[in-house]
Formats: sequence, structure tokens, C-alpha cells
Amino acid sequence: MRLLLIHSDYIKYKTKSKTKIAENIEDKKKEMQFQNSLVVFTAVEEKDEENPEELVENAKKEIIKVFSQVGADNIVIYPYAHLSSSLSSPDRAKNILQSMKEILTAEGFNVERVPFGWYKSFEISCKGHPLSELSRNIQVDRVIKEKSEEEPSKFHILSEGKLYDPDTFKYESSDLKKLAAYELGNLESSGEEPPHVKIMREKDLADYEPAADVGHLRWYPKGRLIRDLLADYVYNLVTERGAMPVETPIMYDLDDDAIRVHAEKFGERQYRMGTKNKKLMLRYACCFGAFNILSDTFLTWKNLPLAIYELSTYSFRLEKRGEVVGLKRLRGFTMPDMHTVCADVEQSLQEFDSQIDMCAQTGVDLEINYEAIMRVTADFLEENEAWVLQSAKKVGKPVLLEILPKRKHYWICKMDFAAIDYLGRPIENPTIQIDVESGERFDITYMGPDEKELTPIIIHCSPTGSIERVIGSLLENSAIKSAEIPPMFPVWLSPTQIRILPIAERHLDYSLKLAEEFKSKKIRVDVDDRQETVGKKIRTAAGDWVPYVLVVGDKEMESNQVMVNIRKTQEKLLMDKEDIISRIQKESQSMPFRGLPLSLKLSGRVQF
RNA sequence: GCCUCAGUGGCUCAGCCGGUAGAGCGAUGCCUUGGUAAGGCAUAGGUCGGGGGUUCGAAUCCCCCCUGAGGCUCCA
Repeated sequence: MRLLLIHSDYIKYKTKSKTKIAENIEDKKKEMQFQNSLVVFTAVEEKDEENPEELVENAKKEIIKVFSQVGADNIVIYPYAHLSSSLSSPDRAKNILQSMKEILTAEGFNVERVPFGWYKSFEISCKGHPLSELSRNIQVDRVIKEKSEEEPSKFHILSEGKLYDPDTFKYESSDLKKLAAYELGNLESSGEEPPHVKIMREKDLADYEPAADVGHLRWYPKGRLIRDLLADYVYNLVTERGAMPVETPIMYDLDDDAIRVHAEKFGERQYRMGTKNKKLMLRYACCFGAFNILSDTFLTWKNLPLAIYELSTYSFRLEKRGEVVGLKRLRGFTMPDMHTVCADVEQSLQEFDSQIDMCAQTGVDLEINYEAIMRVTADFLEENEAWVLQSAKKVGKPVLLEILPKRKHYWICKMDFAAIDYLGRPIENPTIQIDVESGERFDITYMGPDEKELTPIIIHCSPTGSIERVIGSLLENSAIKSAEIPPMFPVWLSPTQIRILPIAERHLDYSLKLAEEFKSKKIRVDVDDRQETVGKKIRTAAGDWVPYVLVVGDKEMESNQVMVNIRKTQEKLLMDKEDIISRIQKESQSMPFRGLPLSLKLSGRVQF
């Protein structure tokens, strides 16, 4: 907020005509005059909207300070937009100016507020003494959360329906032990860079985009392919369970009350933007669009549970700069987000159970080990203890249980699944949350069996977590396992599934024919037609993590068999073409397929 | 955002108590037509992250900024 304070002998003003944003005023306010007044020309700025109460309080103190120094009789608050180039919305400005008047009046001052939104003529006589002209920039000090006042959560390990102390529990899974150590703040850090950052660049998957903001990536064809396959995978997974795909905008109007309240809970981490007349935020999840669809849809109890799904390409979070790293924490990311409307808590618990199964399945399909944390409020646990114990069992191994003494957020129960990275730190992937606030806030209702309007419970679920984190986890996994087995993607995600290496130029035509055959069987295949030695080509294929490498020479051209290097097992086998096709088909069974978005011949490729 | 460290050809790095840049990989060309993790020779490619300063002279010393990494803090 910008203030220009003038100690005046008199000020008089006269309203001329209304602007679009003019407030309605009584006739006597159309023309007024004040003697010996401190005139406070005021511009309310955009950033002032974040914490208006404290702002008004700070402005009050400053005005009183000047007022008492100059010895005026009146305070005149005069809206004056020209003091700032980034103004708040007119509505909010009016409210803030009115609050200033009220709070100063309550302190016993004579305060007048000049009408807002009118073209006015005014005449002022400045006293001209040293303190008669002052400007002030009123700011709100960042509110520091009194963390110590909050009662801390309690952590347990929940195994076979019994609670154990995480410090003394005998862990079978070292990953769970690491997760517990991290959550309890006992993890000592090694100070290294997570290996996936280097790998994502080396493998031409993705890189930082220097011309964007920090934490926004460019994706190269291989990375894009993996993203698309993962997107297809989640799409199939949720639509098979009955979720309906939708797509919603990436930006929302902050003048919408529900949006603003929901957004304010997220605090500093939003991207804000605007047009001439609107202040907008970029979405940090699909909630806004999903809730507005659900709010505008007529639902009855027979429809429930009902799920809509969106892949948010992109969601935006203004994460702190020092925290943005690789694929693990980004400012622009892709999140599969499903919202399920449930009639009541009971139905939400049934649905939650089935979503646990779905999330656990993604760990199997993606070949990532997840460890689970169940987080509940104390009240929720008390009312649903049997359910909590039974649901935790569905994970199939011990889980970490956090009990929050009070509900802090919109959820009463959530389950997070985390992969553990090379450095032993969790990457939070799938999540399920029971939301008891948003139904009401976004005016989502359904008609109950007795024709009464009811407010549902909503479950948020991301079956895999962000696509970028999934890829990050896969790369971390490969780094962890690389001591024992050669690093690679699951076959269905491998950009190249089969690479054919012709030994000499005379084997090229046959190799290309072979490639066409594989291609027609929905296998991603390429041919290393470069003028290099077999040794060199083998090395390149290994660097590209190709799961099956076929060497084609004179012998192969005379038979139906090919010499296959199998990356996973390090075997070198003579196989029939049909066998290798069925082997890959079996490994990729029921997983999505997309063709190779790169030239078939390696000689035609570019390096990114 | 704060603290610490770093930024040199497309990539990985050397040079850094000042004397105006060097290697390997990759790329390109030629030779080699090869049977399982780098065949040989040659060539091109850098205003040393950006700006300012000190100096006869700065990749090298000083200041500011940008970018990256780690830590702190945070993750509804």
C-alpha cells in the first residue's frame, strides 16, 4: 500500500462523474471540505490482498504516528490510484479503505473517506512545514508460523494390525526404515546430487529449459514417449475402473470466492498472473476444474461413487528455488488427478480401499518399490480404528502411521506411497486423500434417497503421483540396482525395445526387412546402420539401455534365427524371430504401446 | 528465500598465486566391411556463464547479477 500524506490547511473535493467501479454515495458526500486535515492519499496494491488485516493495522499505526506529529484535527482518506502501478482489485481496495476508516474511527479520530471510483476535482492547501508532505510504503511482515505451538504428530509402525515404535521396530525393508527416518527427521544427508538428474540428460530424455522459469523442463522424443506411455497407462487404469476423463483450464479467477479460499490455503507457492481486469492463478492441481464441474453437475445418490479424471499437463507450483531439483521437485509438472465423489464417510472408506489396491498395482506395473505412510487425524482414528488397521493390511507389508492431533488440512485420512531414491530419500508418488472441506466450499451437492440435498465427501487420488516423479523414480531405481543388474526401463517403457545390428553393409537390407516385421508386431525397433564396428554398436546399444540387441550377419541371413543379447540377464542366445516377438509381447502384456518417434536408422538421428 | 560450493568447445574435464586456451568423447571427412562394451588418420568447433572493476595485460584477482548442486526450511 502506498500512502502520500499531506498536512493541509484545507482540502475540498467535488465528484464529477462515475467510473465503472464507482461506489454508491449519499448526496452530501458529493462535495465536501475539511479544515486542518491530514490527507492520506492511498493506493491499495495487489500484494496487499494477501493479508489485509495486518496491512490495515500497519497503515493505522503509521497514520497515527504522523497525525500526532503534525497536530491535525481530521484524517481524510483519499483513494488515489496513481501512486502504484500494480493495483489491487477495486472491490478489495474499497474494503481495505473502509476498514482503515473504521479502525481509525474506533481509536477516536475524526475520519472521513472520500468516495471511491469517481472522477473528482479537488483543491488542497499544503501547510508546507517539514512534515507536511510524506510518503509511506506500507507492507505486511511475513507471518512466521509459530510451529512450536503446534502439537507434534505421533508416528508408529503399523504391522499386522499392531502398533510399534519406529525407533525400535525390526525393519525387514530398508526402504521403510529410510522412510521412517526421513519422516521422523533422523536422516543424515550425504550431500550428493540424486543420480537421475544426470541420467535424464545423458539419455536424451529431458533437460532444464533455460529460457523458462526454474523447474520447467523440455522433453526430448524419448522422454516424451515415456511420458505419453505413462499417461496412457494411467488413463487406462482409471477409465477401466469407471472414472470419466475430463480436461479443465490451467488458470483460475481469484475473484471467485471458493477458488480464492482454496488457493489461499496453498499460500506462497502459487504462480499468479493477470490480465487487464482479472487476477488469475495457475492451477497447482486439477481440483479447481474438477470441483467446478462437479458443482455444476446434477448428482443423485445413485450416481455415487462417481469419479472424474484429468492429467494435468501442467500443474504449477512456485516451489522455493533451492528445493527445485531434477524430476523430483519441479515448478511445472504433470499430475494424474482423480476426484471421486462419495455419498458419506462410509462410502469413502470403501472407495479408499479399492484405490489402495490401484496405487499398489502401479508399483508392480512400473517395477518401483513403494513404502506407504498412512496419515490420520486422531478423531478419525478413534472413530474408524478397525478400518484403519484392516486397510493398512491391504498394503501387504508394514506401513508408517502418522497420527495428527488435530485436523490441519482439508483431509482427515490420507495414504502416501513413496519410492526411495539412491540417496535414501523418499520421492512421494501415489496419494489418496479423504477431503471433508471442498464439497461444501465448492458447493458440490447430491440428492439423497429422501430427496434432500446433501454434501458429499471427496477423495483425491493420484494413482502414480506426478509423471515426472515416476520417471525420476525409475531412473533412481536403475542407479540403485546398477551394482547388480544393468540399468534399464521396464520393457514396455523402453524407447527402443529391439535394436538390430547389421555387421556389414550387405546385411543392412535384411536388417531393415527384419525391422519391418517387428514393427508390424507393435515392437519399437531400430537399426544401427552406422559404419562402425560391432563392438562399438554393442556399446552404444548398452548405453541406450536397449533390452534386446540382435546381431545380424551372414549366418542369420541364412536362417530364421537371430543372435540376441538380452540385457536383463546378460545372456547371449540364438533365438527364433517368433520367440523374441512373443517374449516381448508377454513382457509388455496389457501395457500401452506407442510407436518409436525417432528415425528407424541410427544414422538419421540427431543428438539432443 | 538463506548458507556453502560450482559454471572453460555439443558432453566430461584440465589449465586458475595474472602473460590473451588444452585433452578425451562426440561431430565431419577419408581409410577400414567388420561377429559382441571405444578400428585408424585427419579436420572443424571456445569473445573461458553475463556485466563492471583492478592491471601494460584477466579464464585466472575483486564486486554485482544469472544459472546449477548440496544443506537449511517447506511440501496444502
